[in-house]
Amino acid sequence: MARTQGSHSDITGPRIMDAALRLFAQNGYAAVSMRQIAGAVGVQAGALYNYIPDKQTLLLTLMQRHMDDLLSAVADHPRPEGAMNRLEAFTRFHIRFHSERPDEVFIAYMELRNLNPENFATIEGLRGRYENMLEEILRQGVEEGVFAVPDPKIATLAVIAMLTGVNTWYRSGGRLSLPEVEEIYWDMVRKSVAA
Amino acid sequence: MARTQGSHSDITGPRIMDAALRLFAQNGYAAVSMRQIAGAVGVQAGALYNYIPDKQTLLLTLMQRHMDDLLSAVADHPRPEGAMNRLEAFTRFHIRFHSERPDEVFIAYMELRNLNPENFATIEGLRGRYENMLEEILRQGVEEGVFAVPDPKIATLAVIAMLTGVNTWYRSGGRLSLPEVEEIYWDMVRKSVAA
DNA sequence: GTCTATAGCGTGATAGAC
DNA sequence: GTCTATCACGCTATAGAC
Repeated sequence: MARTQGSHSDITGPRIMDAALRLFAQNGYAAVSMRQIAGAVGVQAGALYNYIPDKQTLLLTLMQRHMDDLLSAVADHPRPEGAMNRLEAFTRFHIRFHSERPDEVFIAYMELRNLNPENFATIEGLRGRYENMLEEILRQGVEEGVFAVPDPKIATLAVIAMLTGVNTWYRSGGRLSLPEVEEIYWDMVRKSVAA
Repeated sequence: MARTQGSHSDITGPRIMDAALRLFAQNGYAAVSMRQIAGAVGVQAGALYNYIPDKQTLLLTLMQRHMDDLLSAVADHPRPEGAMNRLEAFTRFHIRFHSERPDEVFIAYMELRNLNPENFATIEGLRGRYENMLEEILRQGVEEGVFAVPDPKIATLAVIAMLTGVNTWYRSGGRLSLPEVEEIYWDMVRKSVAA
């Protein structure tokens, strides 16, 4: 341990991202110093700048990676027939995906204020694309006559807020298993938009 | 303008609280300096300490005041007969109360990390009392047979997450009026827990 | 009650040795 | 690629004049 010189370590880059992710989620972007991140990785603060241009870009990269992962995963997810089946697939996907990445989700919601305007617009654009997928499902269900929502845009935000709320209390190994959580929330989502 | 000496201003205390509230909500507790707060009030940073012992207590006071207001308001609210009517009253109350205080709500949710452990426990205790009111309504509805929720505790958190989500998009003067918003959300809440 | 000044420390980022 | 050292500045909080 306690290396003092030389490039004895590869994969420092990913370790920086991991440490920043964890520390930002725990203490908040503004409250975490570059020295803290460096300490968690086991290097001096100056060494971080071999991998990232600055702190702001580090935050943006973490958020962007999360949103890209989300959009890739939802695109890869099977897309069943019928709005009801699609809504169920979306609900279960959302809960599972988000419960597996509590730190990323926390940062993506809580640290938007700390993005500069350009970076904020980037992330909000990605989030909008995800929300539009649910909105499309709801509109399809209204057309099919299986859903009754007076305002699909608002219903989208309501459902996503409810589902993302799982992350505020769910802990792996707690009272409820993830399949049980999925079941409870799917029951509520289904009924909330039902015709 | 530009006073330089003397106690030419009363009500500096409340103005400090207002400025801190607005700045914390906009930029985050950790990102806001005492100098910024003082500047918004129109005094020097040192003068703040005539009114508050330190920055941490300032944050706690803002949160505590919000939670006390919330609990007082919900206690004063009419309590109709029957779980269905009580749930409707709670839903409309929650939306209205929270939409009127976007900054307080934002801080109360986002800045929990920046409370020290003792202060965190205080605020979480107050929040728990509020959540318990909704949980009681849901349990009553299950007994009455008007609601079907497999887990009242989780359903409570799901409903509150959905309702508090209004604050992320609702703006006074926007596309939807507050009564319209209430109507849309009450429709979804009612159905989500329906038997 | 507010001011100025400052103590004591931490910040993000950079330069140059190795 | 990491180190040490440092720049230039900002931070919270306090002391003492007025």
